[in-house]
Amino acid sequence: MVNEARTTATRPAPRRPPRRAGERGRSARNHEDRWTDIVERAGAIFYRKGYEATSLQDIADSVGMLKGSIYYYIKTKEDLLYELVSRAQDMFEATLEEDEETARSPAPVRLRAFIGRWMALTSREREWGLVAEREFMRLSRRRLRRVIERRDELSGYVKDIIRQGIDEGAFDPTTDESVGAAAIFELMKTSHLWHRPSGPLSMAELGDWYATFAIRGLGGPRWRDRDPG
Amino acid sequence: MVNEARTTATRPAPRRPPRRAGERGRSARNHEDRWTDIVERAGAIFYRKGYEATSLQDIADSVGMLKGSIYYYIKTKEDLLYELVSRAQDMFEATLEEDEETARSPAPVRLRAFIGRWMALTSREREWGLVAEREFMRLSRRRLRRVIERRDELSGYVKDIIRQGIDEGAFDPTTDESVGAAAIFELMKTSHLWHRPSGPLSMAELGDWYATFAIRGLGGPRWRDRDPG
Amino acid sequence: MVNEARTTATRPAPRRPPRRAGERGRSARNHEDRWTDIVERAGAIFYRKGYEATSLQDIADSVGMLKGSIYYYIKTKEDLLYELVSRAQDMFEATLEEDEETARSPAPVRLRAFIGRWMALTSREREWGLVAEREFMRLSRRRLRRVIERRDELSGYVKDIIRQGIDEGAFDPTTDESVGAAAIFELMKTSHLWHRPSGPLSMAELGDWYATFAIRGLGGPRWRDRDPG
Amino acid sequence: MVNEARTTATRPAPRRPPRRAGERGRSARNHEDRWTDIVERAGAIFYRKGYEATSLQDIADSVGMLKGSIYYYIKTKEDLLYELVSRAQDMFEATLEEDEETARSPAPVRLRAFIGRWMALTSREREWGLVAEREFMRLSRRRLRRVIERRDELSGYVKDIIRQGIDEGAFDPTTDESVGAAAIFELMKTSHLWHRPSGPLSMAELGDWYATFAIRGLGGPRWRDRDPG
DNA sequence: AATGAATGAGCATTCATTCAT
DNA sequence: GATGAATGAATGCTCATTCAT
Repeated sequence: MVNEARTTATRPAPRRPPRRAGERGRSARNHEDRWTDIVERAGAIFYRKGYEATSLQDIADSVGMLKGSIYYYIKTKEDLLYELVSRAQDMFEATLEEDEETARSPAPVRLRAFIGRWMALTSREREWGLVAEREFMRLSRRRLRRVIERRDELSGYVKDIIRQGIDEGAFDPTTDESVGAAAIFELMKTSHLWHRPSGPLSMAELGDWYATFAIRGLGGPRWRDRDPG
Repeated sequence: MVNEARTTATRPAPRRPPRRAGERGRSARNHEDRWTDIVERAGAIFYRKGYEATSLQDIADSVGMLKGSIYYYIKTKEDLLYELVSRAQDMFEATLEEDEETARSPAPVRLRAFIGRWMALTSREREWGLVAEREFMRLSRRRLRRVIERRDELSGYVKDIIRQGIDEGAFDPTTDESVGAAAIFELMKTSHLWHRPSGPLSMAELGDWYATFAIRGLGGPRWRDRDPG
Repeated sequence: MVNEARTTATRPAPRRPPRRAGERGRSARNHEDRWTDIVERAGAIFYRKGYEATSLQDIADSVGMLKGSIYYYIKTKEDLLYELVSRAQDMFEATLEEDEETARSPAPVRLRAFIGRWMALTSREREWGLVAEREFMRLSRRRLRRVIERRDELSGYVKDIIRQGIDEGAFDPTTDESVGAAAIFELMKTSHLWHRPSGPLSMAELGDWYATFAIRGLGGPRWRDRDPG
Repeated sequence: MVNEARTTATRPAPRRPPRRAGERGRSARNHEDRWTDIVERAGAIFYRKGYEATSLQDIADSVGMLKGSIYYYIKTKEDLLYELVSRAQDMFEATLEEDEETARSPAPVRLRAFIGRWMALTSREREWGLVAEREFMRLSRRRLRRVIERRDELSGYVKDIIRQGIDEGAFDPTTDESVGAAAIFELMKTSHLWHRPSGPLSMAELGDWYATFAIRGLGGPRWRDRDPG
């Protein structure tokens, strides 16, 4: 497992209430729920219109709140984006967790399993991922740095698998793992932009196809036999 | 070549001065040049800051003009995006042109050649492509439709190659050409976001790697031999 | 003493809980203390940032309370300013009280003594005075009237001394008492804005200098060649 | 003379027009006039309501412009305050200029002349001075520094006169020039707050009284005769 | 062709105030 | 007494767009 408790971005706790432990009953939940509601609705609108083109009015309308009221939960609009990106990253990181058997398997198996887990994320979750991907550069320096670190962790996981595959003789040893990992993420990240559930392939099938494509593409299982030109 | 008449978007002809006959020549060139300058600079800024986050002031500053003056060349800000997207598509379409020998080659060869031609586009041109990709939804319905048509043409070209490959027995016959084409475009489109000329691979080498990856991934040339992963 | 009944502004009694008889004592003290704390902290911030630029959030933060909770003590933000101004005026009025011997002394002596008492007010108290001076115009008509009345009383005291001095032949008889009084207050009011305890003069010394300056300036003790008291 | 060409704050020239010399006919004048109009009206409102309490809407209404239009002339609201303060300082500095005869005169004469010149500033100009005095702390660090430098120059001029007076034996040698200068400025700065043209003294007469008060107060002309209390 | 000035709608953000608990 | 959540009006500021010159 890669990341355990870095959970969602430090939710901008409503200004200073020194809440004593045990006291967090009903209203704490309410607060949390409201906050989550706001973030999710913001995410949906960011996905549709883009971060810059989305106004706090849009979000407030969607939540059923007044524009100004949202500032009880945030300090700036950017907070919404950051929270969203963080939540997306939390979920992506959850896909890094593999059961013991898989962890002991050869690289192609692990890769296929990983792609499967990723593609199993709900469409909503993958929307957030796309927002994160498209807009994360709008974040402030400090936050940007943190976000990039976590992205690196993610791609690090795939790089590790590729390296393992090379060591096992399953993948083309001339492969640059960074490039390979980038390629695999590109495949997965945008698919739901054009994927239609009514189309010929389900998400799971698509994931399977990606896995096959990537595993073959990396030269496995038998890149050695012949020249692939 | 694929598309000639549809070239660059109907540039909104400068509005006020009803040009008298014979007056062309020099100043027409100037106009055209200025317009191209504006579009290219807009493109560079859109790439950096995003379409919505870019103000006409930014662009005017970059061109060395006053904000209001730009309206001699456009009717709305969207015109700039449309022009940019159109020019990007013109260039992408240029990559569809293959010499006669290649045209007669087997699918893997044609695919590799195509990827090579695409990756040979300058970094600046690929920047525009990314802007187009990220922002084209901001266009008006009518224009959006036209842009999407052209995108489909592009992916149609790759689908054709994949179909040919399947027919020739070079690619896995279970491949869905749409998915395959989408995968290939995804690979190519974002690479310059992380590619560093100072890194281990040149763009050409990266293109070559992509070609190998995609050709292998599609099951060719030897998908038949054995079971993949 | 000059004013007793008019003391601190009619503090807007806490609104909701209709206090039951007998319940006073402890909690009444607490209330009063809290209220004083709030006013003093508000004063400190008003001094630093100005009345308009200070938010109730600032004050609440400083008191360690939630913004909304302050409304248990006030009805509007203006209440804070009024209370502060009133307290400042209470303290200034306290400087009008002279012991019997001084009261029987010639004008220059009384004036020097008064300036001495004023300058002996703590720096914090003089801060409030400055806030009062700078911001009292923000008060509502009714309150403004009351505040101005009390100011007039203060300057009335100094005018009386000047008049006495003229009658005694100690001050220049062409002096307009209003102008003279205004001049003396101007001197005293702003001094702590630039006065540094680490500087060459203590507040007491500065007060002494002011007294000499004013007494001489008013033509005494020797505008006619005589010794000043 | 003290300061020759540091004139009004660098007027935020409307964005980038690279105006060629000689070209500044009609519209340059218009621009300048408009800008001056805005600044003066802003000043009048700042005087009445205070800087923080004044909204750009207030100013725009007074000028007869839309709120947003004012931003053609400024970048932030603070620009208005800075310009105003700078113009006030320009005018104050103009009072430092004395004719040759006065320059050669003894300190009391020079001081009286200076106070006279200062008090001769129009009421409007002295309003600005008060705004400057009350609000200059709201300026940004950089600007604040510049403003304070210029204030120091001003008080430096009076300090010099006091020092001269001490050397000439006209003023009490125990006087701290800083304190003396501060006292004199305090006197002059606030007088128009309570001065009524309909009252017993004209501004010129008031100035004369101040001069007498200050000169006597500083121990001149004959502080030496005897001990001043 | 380009400028300079203005417009007006919209935006993120702040803040005094309210009120049910 | 105090909290936590919300309100709604206002604020400073931005920006695409217009237009007379």
